[in-house]
Amino acid sequence: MADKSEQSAAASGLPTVRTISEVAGVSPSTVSRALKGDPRISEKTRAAVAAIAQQQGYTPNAMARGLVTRSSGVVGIVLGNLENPFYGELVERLHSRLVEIGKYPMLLHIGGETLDSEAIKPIRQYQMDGCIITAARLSSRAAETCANHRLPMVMINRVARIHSCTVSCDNYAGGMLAGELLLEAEHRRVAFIAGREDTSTSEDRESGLLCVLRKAQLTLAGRARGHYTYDGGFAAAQELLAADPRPDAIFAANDIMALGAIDAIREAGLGVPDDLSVIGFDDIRPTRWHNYRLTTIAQPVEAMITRSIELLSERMASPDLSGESISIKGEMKLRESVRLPAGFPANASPA
Amino acid sequence: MADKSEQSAAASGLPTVRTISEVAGVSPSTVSRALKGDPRISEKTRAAVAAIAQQQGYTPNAMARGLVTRSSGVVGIVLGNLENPFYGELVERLHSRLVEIGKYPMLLHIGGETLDSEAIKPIRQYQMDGCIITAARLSSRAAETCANHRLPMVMINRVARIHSCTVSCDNYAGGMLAGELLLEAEHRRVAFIAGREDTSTSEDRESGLLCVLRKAQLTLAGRARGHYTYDGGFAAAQELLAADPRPDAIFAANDIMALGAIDAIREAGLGVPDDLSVIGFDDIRPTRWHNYRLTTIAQPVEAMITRSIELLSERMASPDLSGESISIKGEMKLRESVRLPAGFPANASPA
DNA sequence: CTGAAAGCGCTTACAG
DNA sequence: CTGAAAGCGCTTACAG
Repeated sequence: MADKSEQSAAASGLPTVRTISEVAGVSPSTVSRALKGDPRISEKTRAAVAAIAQQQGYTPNAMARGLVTRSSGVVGIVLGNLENPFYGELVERLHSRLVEIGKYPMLLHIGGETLDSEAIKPIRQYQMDGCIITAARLSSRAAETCANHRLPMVMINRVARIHSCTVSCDNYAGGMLAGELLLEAEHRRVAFIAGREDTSTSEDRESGLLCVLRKAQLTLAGRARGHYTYDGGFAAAQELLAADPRPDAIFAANDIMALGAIDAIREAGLGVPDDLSVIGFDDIRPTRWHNYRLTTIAQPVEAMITRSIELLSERMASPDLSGESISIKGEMKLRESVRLPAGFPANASPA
Repeated sequence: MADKSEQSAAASGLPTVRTISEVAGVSPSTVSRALKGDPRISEKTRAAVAAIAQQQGYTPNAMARGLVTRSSGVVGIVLGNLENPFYGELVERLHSRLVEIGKYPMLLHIGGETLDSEAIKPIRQYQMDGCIITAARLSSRAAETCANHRLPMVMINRVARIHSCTVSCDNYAGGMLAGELLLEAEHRRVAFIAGREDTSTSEDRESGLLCVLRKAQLTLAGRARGHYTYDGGFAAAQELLAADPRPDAIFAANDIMALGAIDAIREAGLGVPDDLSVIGFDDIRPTRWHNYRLTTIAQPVEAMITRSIELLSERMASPDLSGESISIKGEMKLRESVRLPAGFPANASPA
């Protein structure tokens, strides 16, 4: 059911710049220029070419174009473990913003592991224009390779090893926010559930908390590791609850661990926030589920994505720009998992 | 810090087939053939070429190769709404299986909407080798375009409009499984929470349930729409609970709605499974959270992915193979959200 | 067993 | 304002 207007098509059966040029009676160069709006082409031929291209259903071959322009139009993305809904939300928005700037995302890797040289091979194979990395690190060899190629690269929520840009939530300030809320709620025995030990995000959130506690002459009432998973958070809370005296509040380095902690607390016959307050970090969807109503520090996802795209775009235009680190403040979301002091300031953000 | 072995590189600075050929003292054709293990090349030169390529850090340019072979090595994927963890799990495995067969996934779209011609443009631009679609449909024009191009395409959990392959969970049988369990548990007033109205998955699951009820001379004790979301499930359950007499069991067309339903039931001061049993579909992670322990029909994700990759691979090799539909039975996961009859068969799968 | 030539579908100096 | 030519980095008949 081939359209008869497609008769002079290439071997592939699809119209090419040559097909168009023949129909239009101009050279391929002119077609190419007309299609990209080169000002040197007369409005008349531009319109004619455009019309024919449209009518033939012409779509430029990105590989052929990329081969000569050295810009493939593809941007690599590596995602954290999708068990954490945070990354799902992130990639969804990342995708649309990338498409808006005419780039297409190719999935390089999913899961939090460190990327070796093998994993980043497609970057060179496909001559990617750039790369966005969330929640993963590059092996030093891989990082070096990217640096040598001056690959524009932005890491979200991870500190860059070299040369690249970083956009993150201000984790330290977020940790302070959490600590301050807990103290205002008159908690004195605050415990912390850490994420993966090797991540700066967890460390920074903890440091922020510690700073606030220190100012109040307090120390951590407990600390356990939750590996950034629900099960980890559950187990960590159980461990924390075994202490005597037990903590009266728990700050988890991310929401999903906080959810696990809440379930562990309840399974132990205790109430949230009556017996213990719990606060998380991220503001993922399940945080709003009626059973949890978790108070948390929301990561400014929208802003983080916007900045990431900006940094990336700038560097795709000028690869020699130097690395930049941007940190954006998170926002407290007051829900019901933290016992609130009477007359607490009403800057509470509705769920 | 350029490696001195890279001195004879192309304009891009990267070694090309020509670089290698010069160093090896053979023709580019020979390099090309040696690298892909063409049997006509002597073992000696093959080894020599391989060594040099390795030492130069050579990676073939996929665009150049794709241009001539007409196989880009990229496979498009479109994902459902990532708010539902089911798709996160799916894409994670899909990605690794694709990489295993030497294909790289490019993200075409995320979210359940119908795809128009614009959305699938990258398929042609990048001359994709195939496409995997989950939880979305193509507009008829888009479907026609794909069909005309003989694009190998497999839809997961959606019925194909034309020409393509489909892999799905046996939703009808799954619905029956759910119904049978509920009846064995001596429920007589079973209500259903539908997903999006326009999806065959929800319809089929409902039909399976209805079939079982009918055999037992029963009809649906209630029906509401939950749009496949937590909030939708929550609201739907509230609606269902308002009926008098109220249902004694709820089957939700997916897990995330079932979770919402459980929370609504509890918020109404009722117990699960003491006052109402709840059963879901999918077996997503939060289903195992201690607060829920949701009994559900697990989609056979592993098998579905395996079959999808097979169907796709076959069609990438022989584009003229006809469309095929594969349906795989799901498996009951007995947890604690359904009241069990005394002495219930012990084929219970541990969580 | 290997090489020279042509070509995939574009773009881009270079001419005019 | 437009065209002819060269070339991006590969592969693949076609020769030998």
